[in-house]
Amino acid sequence: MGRKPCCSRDGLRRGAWTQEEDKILSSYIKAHGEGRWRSLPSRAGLKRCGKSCRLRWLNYLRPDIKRGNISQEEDDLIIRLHKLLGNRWSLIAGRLPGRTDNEIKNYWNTHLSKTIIRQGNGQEQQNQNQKYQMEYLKTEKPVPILIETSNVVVRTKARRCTGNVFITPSQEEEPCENAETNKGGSETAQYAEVADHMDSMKAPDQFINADHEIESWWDALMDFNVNVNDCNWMDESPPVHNAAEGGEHDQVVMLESEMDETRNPPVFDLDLNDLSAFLNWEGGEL
DNA sequence: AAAAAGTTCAACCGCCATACA
DNA sequence: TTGTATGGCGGTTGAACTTTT
Repeated sequence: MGRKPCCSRDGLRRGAWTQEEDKILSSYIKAHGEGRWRSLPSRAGLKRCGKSCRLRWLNYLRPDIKRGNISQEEDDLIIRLHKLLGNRWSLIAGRLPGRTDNEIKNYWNTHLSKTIIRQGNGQEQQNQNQKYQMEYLKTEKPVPILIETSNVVVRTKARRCTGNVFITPSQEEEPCENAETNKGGSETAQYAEVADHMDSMKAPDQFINADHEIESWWDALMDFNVNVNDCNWMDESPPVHNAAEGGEHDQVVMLESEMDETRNPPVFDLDLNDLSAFLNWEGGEL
C-alpha cells in the first residue's frame, strides 16, 4: 500500500507538468493573483490539486525565480546558514533572493552535504574559516565568529509560542513551555534559539512581526545588546505582561513599535554583534 | 553498445499552525 | 471552544538523465 494521495479526487492529474498547464496556471495567477489554492484549479480550469498548483508556481513558474548556476557566494552562504539554522530551508531561502526552499534543499542534499561530510572537521574547513576571517579583517569591521562545524543546531523546526513574547533578563520567571533555553550554549545555539523564537512570533499587533526576516530580528536585539544567555523567553505570563506596561519589571525589552520609544542605553551587556556581522556579510561583498 | 549504478531535482506526502466560522 | 479549511514546511520518492563498468 502506498501513501494516500493528497488529493484523492478521481480525474486529477499528477506528475510532471505540461507546458500547457504551466501556461494556464501562470496566466491565471497573473490575472487573479496568488492564493486560494484549493479552489484555484477549478477556477483556472486545471485538473490538478491546489497544493500541486501552489508548489508549481512557487518553485518553478514565479517570475522572480533564479534557476540553476548557484554561485560560489550563494554556496558559501548556504553552508553558513545551514550551520546556524539546520534544515530550515525556507529561512535559508529567504536570504537568497530568487532561490526556493526546494532548490536549496535539493542542492544541499545532492552537493553540499557530501562536501561537508568530506571536509568534516578537518583542516580544509579550518582553512576556509581562516580565509573568511582574514578577508573580513581587511574590512576593519568587527571580526565575525566563525561557526564550528560540530553541531549546533538546536531544533530543525520552529515551534510556536502563543501570545505576546517578551525577552527579560530575569532568571526567575517561568520560561515559555514551548521554549528551550540554551544558557551557556554556543553562539550558534543561541542564534538558533533566537531564530526559532523570533520565527514563531505573531503579527500584527504584537511585538514582533512574524514576517520579518531573521536578520532584522537579530538586528533589533543587537540594538539592545541583549545577551541571549541572560534571557528567558516568556509567554504571556501576568508579571511580564505588567512589566511591559511599566509595572514591576522595568527591564523588559520591548520590541517593534514600543522599541522606538524606549531606546535607552543597553539593558544588557553582551556581545553577539560578531555573529550578527557574520550573518550580514555576504561573502566578499563587504 | 548496452546494462548497471549513481545522481539530480520536480513533485508529492504527511504534519503542523493559523484563520475563521 | 471546537471543527474545518487552508497554507506552508521539511522529508521522501521516483522518473529522467548521466556516468561507469
